[in-house]
Amino acid sequence: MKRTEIKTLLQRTDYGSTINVKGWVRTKRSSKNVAFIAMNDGSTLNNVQIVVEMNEENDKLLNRIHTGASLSVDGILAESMGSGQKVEVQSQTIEILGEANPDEYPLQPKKHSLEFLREKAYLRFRTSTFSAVARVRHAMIFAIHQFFNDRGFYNIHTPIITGSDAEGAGEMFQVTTLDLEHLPKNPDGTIDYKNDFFGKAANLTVSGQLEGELAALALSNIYTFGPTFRAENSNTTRHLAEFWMIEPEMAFYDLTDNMDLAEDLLKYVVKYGLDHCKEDLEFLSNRLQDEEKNKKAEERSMELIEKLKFVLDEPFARVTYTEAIDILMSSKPNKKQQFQYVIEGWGADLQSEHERYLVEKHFKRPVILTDYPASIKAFYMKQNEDGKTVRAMDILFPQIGEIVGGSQREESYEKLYAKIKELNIPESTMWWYLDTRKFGTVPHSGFGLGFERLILFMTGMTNIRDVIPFPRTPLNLEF
RNA sequence: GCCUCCAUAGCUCAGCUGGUUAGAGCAUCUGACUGUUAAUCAGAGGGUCAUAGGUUCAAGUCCUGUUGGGGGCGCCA
Repeated sequence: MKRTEIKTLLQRTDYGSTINVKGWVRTKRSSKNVAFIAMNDGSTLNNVQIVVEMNEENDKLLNRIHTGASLSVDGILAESMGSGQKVEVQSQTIEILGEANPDEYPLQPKKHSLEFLREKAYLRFRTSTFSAVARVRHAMIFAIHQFFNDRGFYNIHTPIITGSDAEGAGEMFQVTTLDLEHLPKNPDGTIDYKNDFFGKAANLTVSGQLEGELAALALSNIYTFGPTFRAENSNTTRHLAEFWMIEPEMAFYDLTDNMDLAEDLLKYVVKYGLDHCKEDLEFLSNRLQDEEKNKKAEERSMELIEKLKFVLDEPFARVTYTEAIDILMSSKPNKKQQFQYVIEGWGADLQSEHERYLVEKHFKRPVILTDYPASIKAFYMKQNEDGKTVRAMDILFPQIGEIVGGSQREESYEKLYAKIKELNIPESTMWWYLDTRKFGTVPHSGFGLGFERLILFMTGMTNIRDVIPFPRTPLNLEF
């Protein structure tokens, strides 16, 4: 018999039909005459209830069925007598596909801590929380592609291995086939890469932006959506060594066009999630409220779905760095020296406590900060006429901080060249990037959206290691 | 990388200022229960209190190292 997915099964009303359903046991409850098995196959958050009439044969079978076992059940679709569900399956034949020894299987029909599940990451898909996150994550991936496709953007696969060692976005993971025990050396003691796979030093990409720009300067509107690698020793709830990033790059866009696109994108995907992942989001909302029930009322986060709708309804606040500094300088925590880093004046780099103040206390909505001092931003950003700021924009979200970082790019060859010289970036690795400003340069803009940070916001999870199936962080590469 | 906190049964945790055979709930096993909803009720098994030292008449409890983990900060997406 052909298997019916639980998601489909639960919507059917053709009671009396013979069906087959397969999945993994979440709980088993038995009494004298009847037993109930809650089974899940991941097609939906909800379980299907399998009703088993007790007799000698089923009694033996049920003794082998525990949480985690996989079953194939043939039975009759029935309207449920119980109150917890509309439909259930009256089992006729139960085949145990795989047992799960309860002495060894780590998951139980109860709440586990996220820390415990993180150490059992190979099994955590089997929990409601992680399967819900996985489904939401998928929906968001799909929504992102749909958003760009609908607007005529082309998806570009930028390289994962790069020969450029000056992308400037962070420490890189080196890629080599050289024997690390016996590295070939040049006469001056440096490593001789001539016999390495590419004949030169190679790294994993920290950003697809520079290559994305090359594509945008021909196709107009492109986006990348790929893995990104940063070898930073970052130990926080919002950093990963391997993460996924969306990087659109648009020819003929100025900074305002760029901000408009980023705000539209974020609102579109949040709306898509609300429309397509209602059950999972409701579950995640309850999970979050349950987790925070012991916190003081003022420390609890806004209810998840309310928070997501709030982002849709409100235009993001848009302020320049200079305005933000003024707000912070005259803020209570700055005057009373409650900030760990008190803002002394223009030019200060904003710490996360300042960003949180702006988003959570002052504006109480997402904030786009623009026109940062050139000294604290990347070399490729377009220089403003004031000579001291660049056309950068960061989007700050409550709780997670920076979710988008972008800018209008410097399209003037002379200005870009001078900047590269000023920062001692080797011209030999950047010549092709500079060339785009020599041949038909145009104003253009782009940004990077941290996908996992978006999923944090969307799911109400608080640690980025719980929104990617297999997190890579310093000293953590178990699964 | 810096700062902080934590480690007691398979899981979640209690164990007050060091003081007799280390507790609970869930899970497991046994039994009860005519349909349950992480079912309920009764009983059983299960711990060299992360690890190595030290202080003390006495250490789960105090001190030090090690390992594992949480949180905050920095770097940023």
